[in-house]
Amino acid sequence: MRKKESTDYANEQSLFQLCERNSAISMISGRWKGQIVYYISQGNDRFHLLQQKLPNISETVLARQLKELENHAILVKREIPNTVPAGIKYILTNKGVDLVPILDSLCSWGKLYADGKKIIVPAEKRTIAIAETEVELIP
Amino acid sequence: MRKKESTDYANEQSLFQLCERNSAISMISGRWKGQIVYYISQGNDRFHLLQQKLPNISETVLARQLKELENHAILVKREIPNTVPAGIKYILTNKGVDLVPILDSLCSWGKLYADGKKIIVPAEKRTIAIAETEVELIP
DNA sequence: GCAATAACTGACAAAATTGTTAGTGATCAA
DNA sequence: TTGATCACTAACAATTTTGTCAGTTATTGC
Repeated sequence: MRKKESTDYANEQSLFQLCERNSAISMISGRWKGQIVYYISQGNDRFHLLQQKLPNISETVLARQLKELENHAILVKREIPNTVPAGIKYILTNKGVDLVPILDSLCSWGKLYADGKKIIVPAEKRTIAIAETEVELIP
Repeated sequence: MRKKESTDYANEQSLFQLCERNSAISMISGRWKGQIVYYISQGNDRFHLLQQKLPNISETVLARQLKELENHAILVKREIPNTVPAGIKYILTNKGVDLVPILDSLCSWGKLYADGKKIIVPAEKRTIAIAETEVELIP
């Protein structure tokens, strides 16, 4: 559990207060969270389906990540009626659904540069007298 | 330093391989990273300016976060000529610049729900015989 | 009666991240 | 010559995250 007297905790809280960017990042910063949200959005909405998709995750860890996503209201658990043993479905809330395209854009961003897009340092802004370049040079 | 034989490391690598979403998330998952990228994008491009903006960060930690962002090619360091003691500027690369609007959208997403947007569970998709509802009931 | 299934929880260990302390070098200003 | 500034680094401690192991509940099928 979190130590509320630690410097780390205080720093985290002050960043959360400063801007929602920081709490948003922390909500998606678990080892498996982005992938879990993605898989649920694709219809893999059962515990055992997620385990199949993520063969290296342990039950304990999967349960923990799901619980954290639930605490952040990104998903909810629903019992499936008339199933035995009682089945549970994980459903993205509107908040979770809204997150999916943002994760997608993070994905494309990462992919673009992983696939070899050149890293450059954008030219520094200068005040250039554009007018001069626009003079037509008619011979 | 990272232990290359740990389960955690192996899991991380397999997620990175599965989808760039996961490496992208890990690139922005430091305690201060999102805020640092934002401040640099706003022109706070010097070490001491970042320290002013983030009064609770220690020099060591700031240097470490900057180094990690540099390792991920989100920013580069540049010496400022003719400064004494030698000044260093932090400049976002094109990769870093492209990240900024994604961080902004994470920010708006967080803010929307922090500001009280209701959390709902979207209605489940059903196959509904729409035709029936479209019958006009003329008395 | 025994195993299997689904979906967990608690306690603990391993590893990773974050924070702290002390020190670096070069130069200028008092 | 002492102190200040800038931008760090190494070594270590505190805290947090991740992973492991064992156990739980309730029901069905063999």
